[in-house]
Amino acid sequence: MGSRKTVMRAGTPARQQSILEAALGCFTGLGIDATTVEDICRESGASIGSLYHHFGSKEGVASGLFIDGVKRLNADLLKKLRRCRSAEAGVRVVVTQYCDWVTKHADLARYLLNSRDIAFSEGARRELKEIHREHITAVFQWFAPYVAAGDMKRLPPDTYVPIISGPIQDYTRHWLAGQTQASPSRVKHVFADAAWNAMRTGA
Amino acid sequence: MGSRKTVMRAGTPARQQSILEAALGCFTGLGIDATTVEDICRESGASIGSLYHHFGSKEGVASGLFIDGVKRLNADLLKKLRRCRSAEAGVRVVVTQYCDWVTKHADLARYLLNSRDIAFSEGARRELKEIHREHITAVFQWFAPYVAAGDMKRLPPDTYVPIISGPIQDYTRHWLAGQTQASPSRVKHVFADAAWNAMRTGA
DNA sequence: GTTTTTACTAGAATCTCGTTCTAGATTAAG
DNA sequence: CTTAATCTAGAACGAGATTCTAGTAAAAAC
Repeated sequence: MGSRKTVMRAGTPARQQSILEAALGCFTGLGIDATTVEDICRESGASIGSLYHHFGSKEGVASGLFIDGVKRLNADLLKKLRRCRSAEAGVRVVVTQYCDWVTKHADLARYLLNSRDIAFSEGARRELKEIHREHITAVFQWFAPYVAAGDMKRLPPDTYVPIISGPIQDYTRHWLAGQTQASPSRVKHVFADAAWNAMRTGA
Repeated sequence: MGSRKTVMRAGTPARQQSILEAALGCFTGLGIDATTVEDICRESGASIGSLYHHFGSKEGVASGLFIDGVKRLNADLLKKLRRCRSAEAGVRVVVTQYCDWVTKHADLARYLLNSRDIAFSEGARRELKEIHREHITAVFQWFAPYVAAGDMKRLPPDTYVPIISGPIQDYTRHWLAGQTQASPSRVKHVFADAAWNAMRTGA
């Protein structure tokens, strides 16, 4: 695999961004399968050729949007987490921040929770796998000192994220799908309590 | 909305079942979008006309498979749950049974976890919503006596299922996607402990 | 500043499916 | 046996994803 130096032009990131934004709008309004690439072109102002030049396929647009969203979600979460100064605060902020993020970026969150990564290309899947691993690791490393100090349970590294944020994820997914009731912000403290009870040491 | 009496022929359920099984096989191997209805017909032995007669569309096959799977998952879970005789046993069995089910029906589980209902028709979505509501209610009713007796925390009804099974769901989803590591059966007790710690009353 | 290279834009043409349609086979009911 | 329905078949159609050829313009080379 020779190293090719592809130089990006000035206006390119803006164009790519406009395509991703248009895609999210169309996916949200029409559903993923029902939106045509022509829809995305019309909304973004890009031509068919341009879209295929930048993303290779409709699936390329979809996975680009997905990867972009996951990165932002993870980055925002880690930023908040790193400000915390106790195990309990960390656990609680993971839950509440997730809840706030989903509420604020509802359309993107719905897309992330509902679109299936199974349909993505091998390359996109690998990239997602890598992103997920990094995130899991970073979260675990933040908690590690508190685990060592005995403030939190010592568990397999891969189980921290699921235990802490699995419940709020499941709840918000149903909420975004319209299958539920109370806004997440009404119940986020219930989930924060539950997460801390699952993690804390002592009686 | 007249009541039409549609009489089903003898061989029909078998044919429908064969189509659903073929569809799951194709979806698993090729991905949902990449499988053509012709693929499904070839694998199942049905003709195009037959498939469209029974399911109306490719999406009809996909949602039929989804609804079928959710029903089986929920039914199997409730069956196990109703055998339990204590709050702790109930909470733990929800986690471990889910884990076992996913391991046993890996392909179907992967399909259920990755193909979210967003692409389904309005009717299918309504049916799924109803199924979800019934399941949530049934689970909550089983736990209600123990909540009343003070064995478990009193929480908003909609939060029991997410808190108990959210973490194991998240973990198994990543495992089925090949993003993880240890088989669920290795860690299911960790998740069962966590769920019970989140639910139990007292110190 | 001219040339050269290459990212990028454009949209018509192609080709792959999902779906529809018409015709006929098979089975239950009266 | 007749009738009326379910069910099977697969050719024909059309929508839309992708490819292809032809350019345009911005950066690098000199």
